[in-house]
Amino acid sequence: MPKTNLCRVMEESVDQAVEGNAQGRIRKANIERIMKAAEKVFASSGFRGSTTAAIAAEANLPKANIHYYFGTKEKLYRAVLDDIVDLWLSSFKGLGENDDPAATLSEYIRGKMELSQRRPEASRVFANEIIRGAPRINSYLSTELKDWVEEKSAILDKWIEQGRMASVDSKRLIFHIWIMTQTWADFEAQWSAILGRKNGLEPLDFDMATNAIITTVLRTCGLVPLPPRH
Amino acid sequence: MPKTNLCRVMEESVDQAVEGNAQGRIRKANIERIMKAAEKVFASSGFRGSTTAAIAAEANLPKANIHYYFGTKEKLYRAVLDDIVDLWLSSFKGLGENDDPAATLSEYIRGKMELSQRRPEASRVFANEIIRGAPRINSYLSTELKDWVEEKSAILDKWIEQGRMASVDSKRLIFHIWIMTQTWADFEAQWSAILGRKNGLEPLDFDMATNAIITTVLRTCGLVPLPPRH
DNA sequence: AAAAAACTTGACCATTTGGTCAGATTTTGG
DNA sequence: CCAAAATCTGACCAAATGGTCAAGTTTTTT
Repeated sequence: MPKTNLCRVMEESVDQAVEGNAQGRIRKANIERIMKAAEKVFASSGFRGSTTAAIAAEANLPKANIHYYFGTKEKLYRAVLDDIVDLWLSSFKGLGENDDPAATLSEYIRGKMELSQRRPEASRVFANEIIRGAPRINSYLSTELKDWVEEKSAILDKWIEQGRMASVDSKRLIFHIWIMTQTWADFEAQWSAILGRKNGLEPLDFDMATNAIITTVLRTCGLVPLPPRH
Repeated sequence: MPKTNLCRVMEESVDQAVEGNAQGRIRKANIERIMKAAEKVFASSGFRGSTTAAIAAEANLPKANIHYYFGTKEKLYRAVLDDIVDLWLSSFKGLGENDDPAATLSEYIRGKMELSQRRPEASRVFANEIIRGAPRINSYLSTELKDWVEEKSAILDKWIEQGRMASVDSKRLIFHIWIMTQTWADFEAQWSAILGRKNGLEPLDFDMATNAIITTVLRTCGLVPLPPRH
């Protein structure tokens, strides 16, 4: 009864975060394996450029097996996207709980950079979807993510109001923090070519980028003394 | 003699900037028309996702006509990419001629933002290529662009040395200026969804972004007084 | 105006690729 | 241990797509 199975996969991917559903061992392991392979392939070839055959090869499984678990390439792609959206949302929780502006912002930037370093493929799949016009995640962008931004920019605005940081355009600041951090995953090819890293960016590169971004943001917010000159 | 024609197209696309080569009127007009259509389609569907049929439809020409002028989809794509690289390089000239750090940086940012606003599709095609790992433009990145960055970051470093601006990581600053400006083209779908712009970003949005970026960069470089607080 | 060159295009083809399926094998529940 | 459920997979198929071509039409050249 393949159809039934299919549906189950989809439903579970939705409330996957809820808990270890009553998936069989084999099912669970294979789904994870396939999604991992798919994320990699989608990141490097885009949706249309990725073939189910290539995903199957990456996962070391016959192609029919991919279709057994996910039905269509589109459904597999959406499952991968959903997974990434969850990851994003969880990384968003952070900002604003700590009450110290400088520490809060620094910590948030560090968290985002760690994500870029740890899951660059996820970032690229997401970036690709947005460049294409975000046809599949528009509702997520204009509801959850929009709300999150409004909530967090309100916190920044409050801090500004209270004179605890300099006046800034809080929403654009958030946007710019996002892309400065994500670009180190998305555009790694460009930065490593320019920096002459023949084997991709090194951990040190991520550290330097993190420091540069924190410096930029804290100075923008007037949270560090006027930068010294020679 | 289609083959011969093909070669000619390719050569001319290379030294296209040189001048109005001895192309026939019809040829010139059609090539321009096809490339314009192709840029749009490639931007919204990526290389693999774009079909020559879709490009033909966008250009209002029969598909065979596209192949008559460009031979293969790959060659058409490279022609479009080359064009974009030229555009990029020309936008790079600017930085550093003016001798005032604040004015120079502001002007550079304004120029980049204008490009994002005027040619968003070009930016997206380029971004897409880089996310995919830049297979076709690696040599450009690691030669011309690398040299440009080294030259310009040296200017910034000199200014820092002379105490004319605060100490910053000059290369990362350049990288971050690039992405902050380009993201307003590349990720337009995301920003407009979050900002609740149902019909895409408006001119005012670009102005606000420009100001936000200039503020960030000048504060980072200590080129404006310590930002005031309430 | 006639020949040559350039351009146009409908019809066609080979390959790629997403997806199906039926029969075989393995795992699981009782 | 056995039947039912789940999993596996090679072989296949239909549709989409990049690319070709030959027979025309238009433009340019002389």
